[in-house]
Amino acid sequence: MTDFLSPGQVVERSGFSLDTLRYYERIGLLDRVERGPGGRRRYAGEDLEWLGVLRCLRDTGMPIAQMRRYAELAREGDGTIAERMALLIEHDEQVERTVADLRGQQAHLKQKISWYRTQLPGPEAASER
Amino acid sequence: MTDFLSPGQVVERSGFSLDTLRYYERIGLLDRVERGPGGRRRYAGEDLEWLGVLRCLRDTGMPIAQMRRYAELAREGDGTIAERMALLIEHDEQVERTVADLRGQQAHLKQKISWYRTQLPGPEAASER
DNA sequence: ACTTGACCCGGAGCGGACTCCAGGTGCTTC
DNA sequence: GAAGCACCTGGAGTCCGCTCCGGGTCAAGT
Repeated sequence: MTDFLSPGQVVERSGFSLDTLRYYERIGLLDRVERGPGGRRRYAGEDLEWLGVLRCLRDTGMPIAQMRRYAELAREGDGTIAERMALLIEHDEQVERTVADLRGQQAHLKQKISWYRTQLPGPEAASER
Repeated sequence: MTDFLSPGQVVERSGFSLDTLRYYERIGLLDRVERGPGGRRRYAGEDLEWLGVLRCLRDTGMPIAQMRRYAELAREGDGTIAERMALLIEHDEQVERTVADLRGQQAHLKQKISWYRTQLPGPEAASER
């Protein structure tokens, strides 16, 4: 029956803080959330789903400005599907690059670590820092 | 003969901006760089190597505070090798987690993209946004 | 009747990592 | 000797993404 979620429940399920939820709403990342009597927000299931999308985008490093763009397109309806898809594809490529970079630098890191490892057991001296 | 690099050269080779180089020096990420006559900085080969390490750490998302800790340990000499190694290992694990998370969210992203793809060609209607 | 607790609002504040600025110095190059 | 250029300094400013604050409201519990 109670198809709505209280702010507290949304905090729990979305993992966003109350402040962040209000912030996202203010800046238009989230549609204006419905209010119950007393002015309290009541989030619909859709809202929660949308928050899942935001979490995905955010956690993959999409800047807020771009998320807003995406939200705006989504609000505009079915006519923007191609554009939204393009946006996500580009972002996916960005994520790909990020991961590749990370892996590259991580290789250096591991090298450094194994160099340290050679310095530890034996009592020999060394030069590098 | 000129074993030293000018600030401009270091910018070029390290990829850090002049301002960032000075900033890193100020906050102790970089040892006080030697000066030539006229007070200009002259970077040694070691400095450049160290900048390479910083780039690696930075690009893998290590916060500056931790880099400073690492720099401090490095300055303290060979006695801190184990600790430095531990720090890097922990960071490496952090990177691993980051990549895993990224991959996880990227999977959702790709799912979303392929959902959009189904919406494009056919003229059928749909419900999700 | 009163206290709690969950929420509301607008606006200020924060932490991180730079980046920019104004004014100054000193070597070349016309 | 004037102009350019690369560099110097300390300190202020910027951008991002929240996070906190003070004061207020409402409903439920004791």
